[in-house]
Amino acid sequence: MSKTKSLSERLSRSELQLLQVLWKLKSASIREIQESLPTNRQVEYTTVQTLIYRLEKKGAIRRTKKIGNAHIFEPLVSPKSAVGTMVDDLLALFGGSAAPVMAHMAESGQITLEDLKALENAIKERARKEEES
Amino acid sequence: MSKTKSLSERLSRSELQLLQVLWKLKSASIREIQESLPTNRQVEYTTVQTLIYRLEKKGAIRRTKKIGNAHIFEPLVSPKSAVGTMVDDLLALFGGSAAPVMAHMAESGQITLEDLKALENAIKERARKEEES
DNA sequence: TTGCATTTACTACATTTGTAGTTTTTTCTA
DNA sequence: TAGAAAAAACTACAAATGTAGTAAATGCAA
Repeated sequence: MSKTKSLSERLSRSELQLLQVLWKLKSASIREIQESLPTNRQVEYTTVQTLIYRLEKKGAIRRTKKIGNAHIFEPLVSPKSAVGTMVDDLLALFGGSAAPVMAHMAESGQITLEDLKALENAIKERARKEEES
Repeated sequence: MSKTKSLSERLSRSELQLLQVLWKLKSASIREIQESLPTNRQVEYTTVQTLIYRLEKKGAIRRTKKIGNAHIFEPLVSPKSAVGTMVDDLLALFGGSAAPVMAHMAESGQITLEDLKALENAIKERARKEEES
């Protein structure tokens, strides 16, 4: 089902930030990634380079081709799978119960009623599938 | 409103794990904390000690009294506020949208319909309060 | 085709994190 | 009250992380 490999090694915050940029760009050179960094996260070219290399070594991205003398990189892990890992991680710290996490999101207004409706359907769907299997 | 200080410094994974134990115990010595560690997380006494000291320096816990020759520690940050920080952090990485996070929790079966009901009420309540203010 | 601009490849280094050893102090208890 | 047991205090150190500098290679434009 899932095409994107899940990583053995943990990604650091900075690495995740770069990865996020690459998810947006789909495919990009180090220079492009650097220039797409949010203004509050500007760092030197070689800093981006190091992080990108580390992401590559960790198997989170790979170089696909070369344009001019620049390598082009692409993500190997999807946002979906990354978010999954992180959420599981977060939940593990709190005994695996999602309630407090959701409560916070609700309180701080990051969840809309529409989100909830969608979720409700997802859960019911899952229940139904389990039923019939 | 909120009584627990929010920290300036970030807590590491290990630190959070210890903090979680302390949340459970409410108040404990280093030895007690060490002995309450999950079996898969057993480490030496002095390791726990170092982490506890770091938590203290970061303002996440404090020593409240002494029993025998052992200091007793208590949390200064609540699970609630810690979870909040971590969730905000996580969300920031994904453009602040909670949907993918919740989607994952729904898919992996960590959310129950009861959780959702509670959330729905919380959100409606919040909306109502905003209305009248 | 040569020199310049751009990249890559490699190296460096301070800080944080994970883990634990050693020394000193404090308390009990015989 | 002296010595043992426990804890505190201090020190250590490797690995990971955040950040960037330097040197070597590459490709383009004149």
